[in-house]
Amino acid sequence: MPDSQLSKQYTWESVEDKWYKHWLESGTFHADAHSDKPPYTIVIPPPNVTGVLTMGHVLNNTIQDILIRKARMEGKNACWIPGTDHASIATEGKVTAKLEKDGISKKDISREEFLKHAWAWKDEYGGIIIRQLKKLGCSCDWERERFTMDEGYSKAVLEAFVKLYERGLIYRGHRLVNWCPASQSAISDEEVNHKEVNGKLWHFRYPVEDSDESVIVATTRPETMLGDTAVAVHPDDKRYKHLHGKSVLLPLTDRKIPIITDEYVDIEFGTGCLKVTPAHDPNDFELGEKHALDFINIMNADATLNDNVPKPYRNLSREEARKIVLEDLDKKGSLEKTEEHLHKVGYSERGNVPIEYYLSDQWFVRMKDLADPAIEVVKSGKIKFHPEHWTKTYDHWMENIKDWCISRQLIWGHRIPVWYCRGGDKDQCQIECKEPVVSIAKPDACSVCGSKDMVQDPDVLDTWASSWLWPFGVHNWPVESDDLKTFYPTDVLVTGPDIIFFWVARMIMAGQEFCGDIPFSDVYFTSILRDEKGQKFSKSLGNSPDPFDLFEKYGTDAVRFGMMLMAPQGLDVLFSETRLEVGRNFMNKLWNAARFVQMNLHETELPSGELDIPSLDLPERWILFRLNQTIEQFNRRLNEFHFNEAAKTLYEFTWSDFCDWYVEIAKTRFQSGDAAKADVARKVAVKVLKDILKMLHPYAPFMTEELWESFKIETESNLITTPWPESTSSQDIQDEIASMDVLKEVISAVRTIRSRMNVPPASKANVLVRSPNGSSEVLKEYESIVKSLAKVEDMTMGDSIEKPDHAATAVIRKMEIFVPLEGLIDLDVERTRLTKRQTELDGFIIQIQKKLSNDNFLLRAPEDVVQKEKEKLADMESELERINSNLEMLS
RNA sequence: GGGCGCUUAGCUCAGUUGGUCAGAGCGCUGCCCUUACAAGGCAGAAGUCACAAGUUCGAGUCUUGUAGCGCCCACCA
Repeated sequence: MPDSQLSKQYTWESVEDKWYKHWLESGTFHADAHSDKPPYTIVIPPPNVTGVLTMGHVLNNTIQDILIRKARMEGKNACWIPGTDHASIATEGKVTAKLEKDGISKKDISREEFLKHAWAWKDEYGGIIIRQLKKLGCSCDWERERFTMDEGYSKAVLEAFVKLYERGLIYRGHRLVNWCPASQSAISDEEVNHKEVNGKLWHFRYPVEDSDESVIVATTRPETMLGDTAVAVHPDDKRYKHLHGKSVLLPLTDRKIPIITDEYVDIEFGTGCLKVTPAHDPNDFELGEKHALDFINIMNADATLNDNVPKPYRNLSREEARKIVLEDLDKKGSLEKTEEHLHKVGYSERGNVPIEYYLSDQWFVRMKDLADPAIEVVKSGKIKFHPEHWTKTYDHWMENIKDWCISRQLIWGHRIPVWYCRGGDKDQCQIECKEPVVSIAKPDACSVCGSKDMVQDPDVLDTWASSWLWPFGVHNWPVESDDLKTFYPTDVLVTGPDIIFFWVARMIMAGQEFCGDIPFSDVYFTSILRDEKGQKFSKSLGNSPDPFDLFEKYGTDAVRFGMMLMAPQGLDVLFSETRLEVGRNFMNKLWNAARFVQMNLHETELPSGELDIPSLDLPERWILFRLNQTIEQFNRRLNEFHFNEAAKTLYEFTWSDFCDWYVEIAKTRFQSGDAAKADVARKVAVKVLKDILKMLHPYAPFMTEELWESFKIETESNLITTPWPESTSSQDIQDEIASMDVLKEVISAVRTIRSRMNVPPASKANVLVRSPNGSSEVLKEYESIVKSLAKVEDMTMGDSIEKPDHAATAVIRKMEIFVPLEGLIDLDVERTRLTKRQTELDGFIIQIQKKLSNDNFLLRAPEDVVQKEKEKLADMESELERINSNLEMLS
């Protein structure tokens, strides 16, 4: 029984924290690995430990919370595993920046010291986003919170490395990698963003040796010419046939480099003559390997030029070097011309500086063998993507997968479990001990020379080489445990399509490789959030609103519900704050509907007991039927991951059917003095309201739980663990729905006339209904409802009613509604109204007649479709007839 | 250069397997503080469903093409 009156407006400040605390303390978020209930598991996409909550997180985590709360109410063993990611390169960047602010350079401190600072940073900021997720209402199993550098998790990461190495899927290679000069580390292809840049194409003249001739090459990166080791032309290019086998003299250096031929060269582009810089360009690298060219690395790790270039250029930044190289070439007359040139430049995602292609020793994962089974499970539908079209993107990437560079020249992360011998006889070791030892623990001694001087590889692993194990790493795989058995595989992954390659694809590969099973069966890709101008929300643009400002302004439930309402499946969402008002207004609407119902309850008791539906009156049967329909549709849409449509279904039912119609009807019941009818209306209203609360709870957990408290009976638990509503197999009561529609249409028609004719709301009108052979049965039975909702004084019905002189008319089905208006009637308005409807009907009737006179339609369309058209035509013709006669009377 | 997606009311978008007069929210117009709610109620105006062809008895919905916009992938110096 409600022990306190609800306030006039929903105020969330006190409610949200109260319930979150209560849920937490009562252990409702915790899942037991030994439960009999079927498990339903989600692992959170672990936010960066340095992160703060963004609107993207709000969207993503609300969806997960909806899924997990629904599963919990459905009686499943719902387990949502939270945690954070160490985010190697991002965190290291932040820590480095902070140290620099404090006057400490990363270069000047030891690895151990840096790690100390990094952990301190993690301890200080690592909890922020977790607290924020709690504020959002996320019902995670916080007892299972994990961090990707936890002891057990780290072990899993290293185990995975060792296993892959033993299977021959990991190798060390001296290769050209994407190099971020800002963080001075290798990065993967996926961490490079290509931006279109207005650059220039410079043409240089390289003199041919022992000749007056010269060749002209074109480049967008003049400074790399210092590392050129060849010039390439197409073997069939007639212009250069006579130069095959000759050499050119590289300006600014004293080097002589060969002219080689390769079909890779595009005859059409530029001069058809290509400068080759094998150590600084991926294509040139391949040419270099193919033609056994020299690889001259001309850069330091920070992208300044090194000692492999002539003195004047050493230690210059690449930008300065470009300038000076161009000046010097120009002075020498080697700069032929300069053209404007639009091209793409790769930028480091984290460092936001142009990347270099840099020759270095790195660790790689051979991806092909891992990719094949992962392609298969998506193709076969064992893993389903929502929306489905992302499978194409996935396929394309997987089919063309390249080896994955997983080593990073960073400190914060999982250190690569590889050991090198540094002892013994130096020369012998160079030859004999080249094979490193791969092992989690430090080996006692070198197996070749016996030296105990073993050093660990200084690099750490790419963050994604840890997070790809997340669905089972959280259970300390490979340790066998009940948790791992119960909660792996998980059910659904909710994430953004931007990390489909980084994370989703790799988790699918890891799951199968290490656990022999897919990590999840459904992947829901969230929308990308944009502002009203269509720009992506981003920190650098500063266009992302602070979720907490919004929570405060609209209430967390309203933000959650509003977000879900505006986030269609698979499309970008244009976020606008005014749309959250819809959510807030809805919360308030429901709050007040509940308040109204509560106000009309008996003092001491909530209605209980089953409703005997067949014995109920039409409006009650109707709203319960609509409720059942709504439950059915709501569940179906949620099961299809159509969160916005489910929300809309519930919104419309609650606002339009329940509040606008049923609650208004219930008012007439309460005021009628008929205690039995009032009692039934109370029961029905409470039943409908409670089912609305159940369905809405996953979207708006706080307010629904608060309202539930007012309506739950003793045997019921808190809403969070109350059984989920299921639709009953709905009996066919279409006729009754139609009757209810007639009732509603008559009420609306009278209201329209009143409004159009400016009848003051306070004054009541009389209504006459001409209804041939008892077509107004429903009206008679529910006369009091019509009177009340349409503000009608007297209602006269019969088949021989005469139209009064000054009356406005409406036609509903076979009924003619007359509203006598004495002097109030405006003939022009009346004529316009009727004429408009007349024109509409004319159009429709012609269309239907056309259809019905089409023999093919009659022949081929299903019987019921034809029948429906015929009925439609008859109805419209009869309505038109009545409209026409009423129009005639006006003239 | 490939791939994917979008184009429905002034704005933002729904529209499930083709067949109940094309829907919602915001905005707009009129009336109303009718004791659940003015964050509200009632009523209203507003759309040749981008364009073209095709399949079909029937297309916003399926096929193809065209145009515009957006995203992803790709080594053209």
